Amino acid sequence: MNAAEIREFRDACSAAGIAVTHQRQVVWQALRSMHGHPSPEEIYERVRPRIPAISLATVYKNIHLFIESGMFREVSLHHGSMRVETNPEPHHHLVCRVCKSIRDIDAETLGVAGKPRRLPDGFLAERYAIDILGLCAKCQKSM
Amino acid sequence: MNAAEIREFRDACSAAGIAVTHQRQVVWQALRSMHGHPSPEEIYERVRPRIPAISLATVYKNIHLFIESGMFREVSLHHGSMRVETNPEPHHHLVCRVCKSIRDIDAETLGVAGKPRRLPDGFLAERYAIDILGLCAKCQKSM
DNA sequence: CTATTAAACGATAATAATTATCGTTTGTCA
DNA sequence: TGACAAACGATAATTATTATCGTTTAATAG
Repeated sequence: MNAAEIREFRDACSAAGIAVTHQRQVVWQALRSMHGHPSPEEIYERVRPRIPAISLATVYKNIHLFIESGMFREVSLHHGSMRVETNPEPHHHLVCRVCKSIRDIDAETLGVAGKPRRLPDGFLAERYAIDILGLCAKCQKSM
Repeated sequence: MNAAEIREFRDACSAAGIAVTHQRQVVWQALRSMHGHPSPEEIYERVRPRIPAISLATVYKNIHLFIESGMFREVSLHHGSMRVETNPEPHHHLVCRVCKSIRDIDAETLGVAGKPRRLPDGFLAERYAIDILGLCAKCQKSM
């Protein structure tokens, strides 16, 4: 890791109000060097060669801190447990990042239908699922 | 449940090639009567007053069958485990419904940016997360 | 209408992912 | 440099889900 990256990491930690530790830095760097959408286990395996004694729990704790402080994002805000869609109408979701509530918004109201011009790698699109991430009215008030 | 609903359920079962059982019918009806995005536990609690001896495993099995056969949908196709986004560029996802792979597609290429005109209930939108659901090239070939 | 058979069921064990606990170690800041 | 909160590692606990297996039931051929 070069000096600029170290500085960036330290700045991000102080902005987030968290300590600069060796483990945290190595997890952060691992994420920086990875592509795609790694799971905590995969990140753990990536970090272990550098810190063989690190605990998986530490990896989880740091990932959560990174996400809370906006240094990284989660792929899905609602991956905790299976949910079944009961609304048969075409619609999308308003997802509150604080209380995790999900409200339906019908596709018409949203007005962002437009089909993509073309999809790379021969991907065959069947439908869109749009999550609008933000704050619900209640969580805006309590801030 | 009225006659038309029963007929619809039986037709859906025969189209899916699954048996019409009492438990299955009650789970289906429960889903029909619920709003929002219930979890398997919530569906189970809804069904229990009608079939006190039903097993949670039966509820899970039937939900899966309903989803496989297209009678209902899941809210999120990738809720299995946490994934961290490593791509810092604005982008969306091509999600294959068969192999569950996730490919990034940058927002520009997709070309469906358009902000919504207005959001109901005072929801404050911060960003969009768009999943394009369909079949990747590999899974198209193997069908 | 009944016998056959595969599918479905209920109970529950097993697994996977994640979180909590707790004693020890380490940054941070006065 | 010392005090103290934060972070760490080990691991127990929890939660969500899936697998197993013996029993029951629906589908259907006769």
